[in-house]
Amino acid sequence: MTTRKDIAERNDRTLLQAARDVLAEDGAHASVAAIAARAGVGIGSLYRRYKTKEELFQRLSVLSLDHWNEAAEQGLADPDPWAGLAGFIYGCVVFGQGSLAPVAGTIEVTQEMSAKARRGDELLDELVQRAHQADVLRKDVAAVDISLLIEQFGRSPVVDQLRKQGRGDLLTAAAEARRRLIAIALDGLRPGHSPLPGSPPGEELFTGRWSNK
Amino acid sequence: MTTRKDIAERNDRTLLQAARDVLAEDGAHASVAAIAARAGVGIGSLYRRYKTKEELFQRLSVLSLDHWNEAAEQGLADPDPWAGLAGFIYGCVVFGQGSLAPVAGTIEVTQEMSAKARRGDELLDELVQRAHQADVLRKDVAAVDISLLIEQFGRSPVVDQLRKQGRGDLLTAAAEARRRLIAIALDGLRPGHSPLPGSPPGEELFTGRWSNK
DNA sequence: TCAAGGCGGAGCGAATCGCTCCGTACTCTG
DNA sequence: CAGAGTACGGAGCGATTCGCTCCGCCTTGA
Repeated sequence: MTTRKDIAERNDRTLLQAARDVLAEDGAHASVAAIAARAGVGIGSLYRRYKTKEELFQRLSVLSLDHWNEAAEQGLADPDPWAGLAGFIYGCVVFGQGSLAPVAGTIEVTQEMSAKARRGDELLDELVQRAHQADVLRKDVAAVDISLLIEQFGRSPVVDQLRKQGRGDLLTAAAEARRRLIAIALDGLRPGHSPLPGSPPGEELFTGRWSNK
Repeated sequence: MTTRKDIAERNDRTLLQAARDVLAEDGAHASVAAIAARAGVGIGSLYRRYKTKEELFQRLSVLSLDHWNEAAEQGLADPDPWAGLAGFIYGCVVFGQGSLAPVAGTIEVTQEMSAKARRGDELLDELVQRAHQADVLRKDVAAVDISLLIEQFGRSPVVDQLRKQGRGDLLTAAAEARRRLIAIALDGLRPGHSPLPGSPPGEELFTGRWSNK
């Protein structure tokens, strides 16, 4: 009922959303001023809610972990093992789960965060194990592969860059292509494929100029 | 024969290699000092070879485009359309083609660069068209999808972050998992898959909290 | 032994960072 | 309607880091 409270809550949401977006575009270099500007609020308002930049990022991190766990539980609730796993992966990816990678290591990990991360690992293990037992997931794909896939697809350098440059015309096309890519990767997780026929070629290809160790 | 020249050339190579690595880890925030330190040379030596930071990045960009085109030509030379395309993709990915995305838009694009990029697009089109005609590539995958895939896999936030933190123990495991992921994605490009059975779920999943437009 | 020049890094001005503080304007109550 | 209370935006602080220059050192070749 109190209009004040509502506005405050909405501002808090747009703030976190802006933080995630700017983080995706600018990486670890993301500045507080840029986040506030993106959210359309003054710097002072940001600092009234979060004492420091680190506190904002920690809150964002907790939110991300919460989303992971909720998505995993929602996936486990699905009677279809594959639909559950795919839904979890897709949900994490479109959430932008990989956006926080650049700040990993720059913020202090609270015990709340590590506890939630541990629970997230357990849930993912369960999802993977269930999919394996139902034979709807390649046997040579482990939980760590799913984690990496989510992290890898959790942000798109091209899309982020286009958004940063304000190229709205190319953006929708790129976002659509990205969605296709995710679908392809998800499809590649299913069993029944021949064991990687002819691909990939060895790493020694084209690496004469760079050392890729 | 002249030892001086040899050392200079080798230093130039390590410099570009270091620039690419630091760029992958630090993004657009990568500093000249960090690049020089990574290469094991002084800042003065870097600035003797490249007048400005932009010139270094432009050189790196040209090198990246050259690699793309060489890999594409090498792929076209392969009589097997699929092996040629897969080899091209894999070569570009392990090269770290996506590392330059953060600086795209921050450096001036020379006509040399745009010409090479244009030629690269043509070569990729040819590779894709050949694969389509031989029916070794999903019909619903276009050239732009391949581009995006290379950009998406061209750098791994997790691997880069681990390298930055010096976690050598986890690094090899993550790099190996990444390689598996690439193989899965390549496999997903092949035809004969059922048209994305049951996956992915709609984007409206889990997006109640964030607007993902 | 000595001239020459590639080398590393201290240090410059400028820009940007995270963060504080205060004048302004809006909201709610009596 | 008046006035107290409060949330807001943004100028500006010191500190840090940036790209880049300049100079003394030290290896190199004759």
